[in-house]
Order: sequence, then C-alpha cells, then structure tokens
Amino acid sequence: MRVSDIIEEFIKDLFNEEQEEIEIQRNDLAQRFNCVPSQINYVISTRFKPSQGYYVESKRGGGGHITIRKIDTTKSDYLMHIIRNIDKTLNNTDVEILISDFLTYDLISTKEAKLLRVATSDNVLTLPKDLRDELRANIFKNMLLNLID
Amino acid sequence: MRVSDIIEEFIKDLFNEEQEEIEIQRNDLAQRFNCVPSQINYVISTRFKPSQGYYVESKRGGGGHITIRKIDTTKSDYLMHIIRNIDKTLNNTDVEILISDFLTYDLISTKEAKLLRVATSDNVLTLPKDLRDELRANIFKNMLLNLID
DNA sequence: ATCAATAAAGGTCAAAGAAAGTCAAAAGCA
DNA sequence: TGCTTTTGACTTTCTTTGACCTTTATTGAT
Repeated sequence: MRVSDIIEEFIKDLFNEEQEEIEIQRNDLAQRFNCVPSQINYVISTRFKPSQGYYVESKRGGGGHITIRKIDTTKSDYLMHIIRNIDKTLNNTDVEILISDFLTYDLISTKEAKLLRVATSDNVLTLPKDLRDELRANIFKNMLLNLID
Repeated sequence: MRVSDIIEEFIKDLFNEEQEEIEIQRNDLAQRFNCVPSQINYVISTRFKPSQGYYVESKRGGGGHITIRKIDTTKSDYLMHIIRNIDKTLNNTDVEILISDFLTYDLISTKEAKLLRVATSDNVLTLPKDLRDELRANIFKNMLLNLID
C-alpha cells in the first residue's frame, strides 16, 4: 500500500467521533509516516478536495497547522433538491415557508434568512406581480446556490 | 496553541464585564506569559487593529500603560453612511466596488458578499437596464440594512 | 523652585525560528 | 509510455526574541 493511501486513511480516521473538523500539523504527520512534508500537501490536494466533500484551510508560522472540515453533504444535497424544484415563479408566502423550513433544519443562519427575505420581499421588488414572482424565483434560486458550501 | 493566541484571548477576556475600555501594563503581561515585552506589541498590532474594531493608545514612563478601547459602532455607522449615499440607481460595477471595500474593511463575510453579488447581478436581474439599475439599488440597500447587527 | 540625573515605563525594527506552500524533477507502476 | 507518487530545493507567511530608542516620572542637589 502506498504511503499516500496510509496517510489518507489516518486523516480520515481522525474524523471519527462525530467530529467534522480536525487539525493536523504537517511536519508531525510527515515525521510519523517518514516522508517529506510536501507529501502531506500531495495527499490533501488529491484526496481532500472540495469535490470530495472537504474544505481545507491552514496557517503558517510558529504554531501553524492545517484544518480540514468535512462539508455536510446532506445539507447541500437538500438545498440542491429544493433549488431544482423551485418553479419558474415564486410568491412571498412560498419564500416564507421555505425559509422557515431551512431555519428549522438548520440549513441557514438567521442572518442569511434575513438576507434571503429582504432580497425577495414584495417591498423591495417593486414590479408588476407576474414579473415580480418570476424575478423572485430567479433571485431566490441563485442566492440558495451560493449558500451551498 | 501559540503564546500570541493566549495573550490575545487573555486581553479579550478583560473586556468581558461590559467594559469597553481596558488598561494593561506591557511588562506585567510579558512576565505573566513569560515572553519578551515586545511580544505584547506584536499581539496588539496583529490582533487589535482598528480594522478589527479596536483603538489603542499608550503612555510611557513611570506608571505608563496601554489602553485598548473597543469601537463597535464603526461598522454600522459606516454601512449606514453608505446606504444613505446610494443613488436611486446602481450598476453592477458600483456594486462590485462597494463589496470589495466592505471585504477590505471586514464589514461583511465572504459568504455575505456572495449573496449580495448574486442577488444584484445582471444575470439574475433580467430586466431592461433602467429598471434593473433601480431595482438593484433597492435590493442592495435593503440587504445592507439587514447586515447591520 | 529648578534642573539634571536616573529610573521606569513603552516603541521600533530587524534577525532568527517555525511552520506551511510551490513546483518540478525523479521514481514507480500499469 | 503515460499517469500517479515521492522527493527535495526554494519560497512565503507568521511568530518569537533581543538589542537599541524614546518618552515620562521621580529624585536629589543647589
């Protein structure tokens, strides 16, 4: 088995106990697996890409580290499902129902909810009703797309 | 955890009890955390910048000290100022400039920036230009209002 | 009361140290 | 041969340390 595979497995094991965020130190890992530090970068960039459901950030300098977060796929799947099923038009009430659902299931923050609401409210979209509902659907869908991590 | 992080946390804890102004002594702190005094300067200059909502002044000589004030009003004041000064219409470029300013000054998160952008983008606002720019101004202003804490 | 010396703060800046990142060459492997 | 993995030299970013500087207060002699 390749060293890269072993490192990948090791990192994935760290996620075990319900944790969805782990922190590693590049040099420590490299030492543990007896490889050069840059191999850790290789593993991360080939096995922990966003498309594979991970989000990575890091800090250099003394006490530096690498943080890997697992992105909740059920969350983005659900939002994608909603987005696909939104009609060509959408009225204010529909939006309100969707938003309160999202809040119930903790898919968005209250601040995000406020932004969604205001950007799609009747008061803001001062247009004839048919045009308004169509634009609202458009805005809402596109905003949701941007809420997917 | 880094010494700088620990010192940062310690200072931030001092703000707790409703106080919005604290006073520290550089040498005392340095001794408490077993570091050189100039590390306190480092922490202050990297973690208590004006852009992070703090204002710092100090006095040298006998009985000298460092005062740190929290300035939390700047964010909402600045946003209010922007909102008041937005025209009746707003084009895509204007929005982009404003958003990148907001990001520079840390007034909004990157996610909020994405939401602002998409909700006001030409692609989403499929309307005749004059109507579009007017609606964009309206949406943008109202979203900003909801970003004020 | 005045002034100079000294002590007691805090400030600056650059070097050293401690991570992590990049990129391309070399090595393996299918 | 063409892809993936391994290696390592070099780079960038952030933190820690220390030598030296400036400002303010205190003290003591006149």
